[in-house]
Amino acid sequence: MMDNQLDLIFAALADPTRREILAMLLEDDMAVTDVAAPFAMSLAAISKHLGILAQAGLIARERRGRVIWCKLEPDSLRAAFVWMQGFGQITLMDLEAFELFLDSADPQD
Amino acid sequence: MMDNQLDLIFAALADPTRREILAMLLEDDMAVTDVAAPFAMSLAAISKHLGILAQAGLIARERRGRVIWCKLEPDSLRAAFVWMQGFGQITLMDLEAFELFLDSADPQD
DNA sequence: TTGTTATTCAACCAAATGGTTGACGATCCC
DNA sequence: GGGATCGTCAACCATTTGGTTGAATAACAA
Repeated sequence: MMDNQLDLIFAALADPTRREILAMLLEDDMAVTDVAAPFAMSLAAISKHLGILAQAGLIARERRGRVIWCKLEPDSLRAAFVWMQGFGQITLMDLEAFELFLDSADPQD
Repeated sequence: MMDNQLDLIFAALADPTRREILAMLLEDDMAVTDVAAPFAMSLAAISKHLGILAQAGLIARERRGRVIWCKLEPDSLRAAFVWMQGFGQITLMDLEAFELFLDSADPQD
């Protein structure tokens, strides 16, 4: 996949589980076990997802004692964000799009 | 992959060939054959890429005679764009990010 | 009609992805 | 030390992805 940063970022964002993890981390930093809790899949699977997010630079992980804390690293989203801005026709804060977003990306709560 | 629109859009954007196609179409509408020309891969492969972009709603294809014209459909990027805006820390037009973008996504010209 | 150009379809292939389970390494607590 | 907890690693599996080639379809041109 040529593995430039943009590839990694978009690929990471293409999975709904990973987007939901990002949304959770947006609220607060979390331990891996707590990230995994709401998902119907193994801890190992979540650990892999976190690895993919980390490699894309979207999150950082830091061990503190037994617990590994995950936190959002939103700077890395900028590259992708700016790439999209190239498509000039996009008007920011388009309300229609925002509704589409709420509709389709709606997290569990 | 659960196939909601956001999945399709981000997955479509995760491939450098497809991003380059989008960048080309940003300049002007193009026939499939002309889209394929600069790439070192078969026409069939490009046709598949165009199919993926179309399914994500990022482009539209319209047959006119023998030729199928591809054109950008930038509205569909909005959903993804807005999703990213959720990560509030992102400041628009961050120059550092823009340079990163130029660096890593640099199209042919 | 016959041929040429434009594009897709179908079958195939290797590699990547997203999941599983079970073993392992670290850390804390007693 | 011994045991529980936190997280990753390794091996495996099914499915998807990104490419190939060759045949099929569609539209024009002679």
